[in-house]
Amino acid sequence: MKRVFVNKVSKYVGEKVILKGWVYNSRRSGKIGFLTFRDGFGLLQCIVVKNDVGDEKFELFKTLTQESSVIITGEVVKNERAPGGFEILVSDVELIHLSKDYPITPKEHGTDFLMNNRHLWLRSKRQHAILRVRHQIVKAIRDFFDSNDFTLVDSPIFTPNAAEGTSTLFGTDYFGKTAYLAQTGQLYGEASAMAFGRHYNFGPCFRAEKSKTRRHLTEFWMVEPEIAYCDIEEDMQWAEDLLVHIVNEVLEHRLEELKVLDRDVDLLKKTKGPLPRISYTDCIEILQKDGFDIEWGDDFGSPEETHIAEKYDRPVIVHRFPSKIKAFYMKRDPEDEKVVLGMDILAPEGYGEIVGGSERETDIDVLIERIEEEGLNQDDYEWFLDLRRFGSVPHSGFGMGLERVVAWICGLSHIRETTPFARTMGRINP
RNA sequence: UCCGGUAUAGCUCAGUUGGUUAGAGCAGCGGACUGUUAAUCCGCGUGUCCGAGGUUCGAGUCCUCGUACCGGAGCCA
Repeated sequence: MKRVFVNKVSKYVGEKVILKGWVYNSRRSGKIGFLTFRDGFGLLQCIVVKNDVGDEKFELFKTLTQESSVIITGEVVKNERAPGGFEILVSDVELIHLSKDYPITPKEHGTDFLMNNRHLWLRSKRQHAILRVRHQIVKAIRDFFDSNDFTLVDSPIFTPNAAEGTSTLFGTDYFGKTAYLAQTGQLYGEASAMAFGRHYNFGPCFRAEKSKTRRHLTEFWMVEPEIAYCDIEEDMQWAEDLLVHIVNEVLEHRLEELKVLDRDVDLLKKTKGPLPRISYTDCIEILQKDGFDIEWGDDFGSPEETHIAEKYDRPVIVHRFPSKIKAFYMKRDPEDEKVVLGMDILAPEGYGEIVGGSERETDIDVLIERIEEEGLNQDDYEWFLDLRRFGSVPHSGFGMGLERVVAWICGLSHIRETTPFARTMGRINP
């Protein structure tokens, strides 16, 4: 007899198989029982008939509780009445472990309670679907860069200095010195791009911002490509191609999961290139015309960002921001010194900024000046300045926040469900 | 950090103008039922009313402080 996984049972119709997993739910109607079985690959209805399994096994079945672990033996049959179209006619049930008082019942729960039980919540259908979409997105990202000859070069997590100011960094004791957890791999990415031409890094980032919103985590994953001999226009194109590829891959492989999440797939299907591009200056005009109290030079707040994004049915690229509101390493536009060659991509439906990128400043004097302006210590950036001393070339890159992309694609109301164990301002457990 | 809200059974919540004995559904346990989809039906139990102080003859209810959580803002991916 063969041990099979739930997602493959359709290949074994008429055969007797073994399934190893857990009880998702069980119901009884006299001498026939319905056990919804889960093995991590999917859910499957198992039929336990008293006359088939015998009195002893039927009594055992009656004692099974939610999330007890079981090994089921039975015949795979096709049946329209079963969710998914297939079910198991059980001939034997073996109890591995009896679960007592599983806290998450098949009824409503509050988010705080569920987050306290996150280690168990992961087993539920909805969380399972979200994390499978996340997995698909990660795979799509890696495949995209791999097929375009990018080399994965990891950036360090312990860093001695800040990339963009120190207020948002977590400090740790590093043998008597202060080390910070990386908030971005950006600066190291530039070194890698000069070594490998096309590079990306993909790992966790840490921000100590006291942000308590549905869009913020203190620990999140960011993918950051950096490309040598690349200007801002090409940079936008790379970001667009990556986004479109991610959406296509999820639509191709995870429709079932999107259905579980009740996601409006038609909205996602609109994410096709070319994505609209609009300058910061044009955004300000639109915002002023629509009654927002905003002046050229101000950064967008959340309402402004949402207003711009709502003008489009797909992600929109906003470019050329005032240099004052952007990071020191962004290159100034030679055609207009007041703005930098930076870009953000705003997701539709109010999901906010999912990508931020730029062409990088190559002029070492401008960089030194900007480092001073930001109040940063030049000594910490000498290695970074070396990249402008030895074979400096025009280069660009961007960062894409994985969790925000997952939230948008899944249509979630809060980012905390996009990651297995969310770290937010108020939570570090479980 | 600022603004607003909430805190009552294992879970989700109700609880009137302050009134004497604290309520429901679900989960759990027992029973009925051979096609259930969060099954249904019958029976059974459960409380530091978030904490401390105050007002009052009397506080789950009103006041003060604290704590936790939720929503929003700022900041950002």
